[in-house]
Amino acid sequence: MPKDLIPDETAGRLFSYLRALLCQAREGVQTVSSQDLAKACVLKPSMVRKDFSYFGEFGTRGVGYNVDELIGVIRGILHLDAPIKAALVGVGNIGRALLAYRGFSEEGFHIAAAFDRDSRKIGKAVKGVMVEDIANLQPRIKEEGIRLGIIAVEVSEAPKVARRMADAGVKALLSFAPCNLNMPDTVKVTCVDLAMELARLVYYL
Amino acid sequence: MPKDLIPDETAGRLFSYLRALLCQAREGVQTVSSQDLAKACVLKPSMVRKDFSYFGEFGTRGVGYNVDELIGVIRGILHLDAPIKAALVGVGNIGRALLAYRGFSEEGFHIAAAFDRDSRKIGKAVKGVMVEDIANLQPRIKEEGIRLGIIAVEVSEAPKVARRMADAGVKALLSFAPCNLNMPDTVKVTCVDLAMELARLVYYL
DNA sequence: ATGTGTGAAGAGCTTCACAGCC
DNA sequence: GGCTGTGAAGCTCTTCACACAT
Repeated sequence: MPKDLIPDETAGRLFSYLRALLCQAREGVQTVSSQDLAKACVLKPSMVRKDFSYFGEFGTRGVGYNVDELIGVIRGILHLDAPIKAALVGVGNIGRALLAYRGFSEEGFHIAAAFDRDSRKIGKAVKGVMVEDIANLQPRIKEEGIRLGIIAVEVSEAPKVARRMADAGVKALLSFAPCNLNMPDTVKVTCVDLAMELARLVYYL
Repeated sequence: MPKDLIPDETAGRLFSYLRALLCQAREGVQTVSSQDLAKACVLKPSMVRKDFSYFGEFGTRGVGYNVDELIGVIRGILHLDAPIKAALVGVGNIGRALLAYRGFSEEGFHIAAAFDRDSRKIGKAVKGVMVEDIANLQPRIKEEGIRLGIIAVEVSEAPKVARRMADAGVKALLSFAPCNLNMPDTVKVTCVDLAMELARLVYYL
């Protein structure tokens, strides 16, 4: 299925469908209709059906979709069927929370290396991951072949850290610093700005 | 400016513009062009200009936009000019990180109450906020008139907590539990699913 | 009866291109 | 020369409505 013929919005919604389906699976539900999924994702049923239709026919008329099967299909489309290593920079409050977060391993993500510049943190393990000196960032990332980076440092440090990670070969960055990282187009950046998420909610209040 | 005549996408991008502008302001930049903003937000300059045009004329031809002025205008549009109280439920790893997060206060958000069910946490202050017994959730939320809730509890507890907050009068929820909260349309929900954010990055890799 | 799959119609958003202003 | 503001064109996404399957 050629990625460029699929609407961006459709690809984006696939993540919502997956989350909703995982939630249903956890509760033991075996079959869902496009209506069920639509309700969970705040969409119209026809939207759900159209989205799936770009990839094939996964449902049974008169019945609906098999939850486990659909999870497998979507995971395949989104390339979530193989484990992925990530590097974390910044073992402060957010960094620690990320290291403890069980949701990552459930989707096949694994923080393979963690870095900080604080010598009091370096050399100690946090949630089973050894905190390394940020000076070793580039060799370690190359060594591990890591292409996914997570930035949980102060705003003032974030652009610098991003540049070093990009230089080491990281191709995608998830940043918790609410600022512009000024990366080239070859590096995909997502900024999780928690204050803006709250602001968004308030706007639609 | 009637909210329903403004494209949803435009409203959504306003938050990106604001973040980019705050970042520029921090660096001392006084003027930006639609091109500058477009680059920071990965958009076309004409998009930026069209978006602003829904609300008025804020720029100077041949010059660009005044950063501080534009920040003020956008804050006004997004109702970010008055402080807003929020209630946090779940003082685990994520909850702690949120209590320590400085970005909230910078945008006028204030966690006015924090709750947990663990008696070892209740009665102790975390980052200046007293952790209260979750049993007091409803009276305290009503007392404070809080309309914004943050859920940082386990997936298994999240729907229950959401329902209690909604019953107490909360109108918007930011949840870090990757699950469906099954709220009525009267409550706006945003789910920050960190694993899905990483997955999104991997897809566009 | 119930629910999927889909071409066609409809709605909405983005981009263009240029007038207007500094 | 440089940049904003905007109607109109162009495009993409969403919804409809119904054939089809169980």
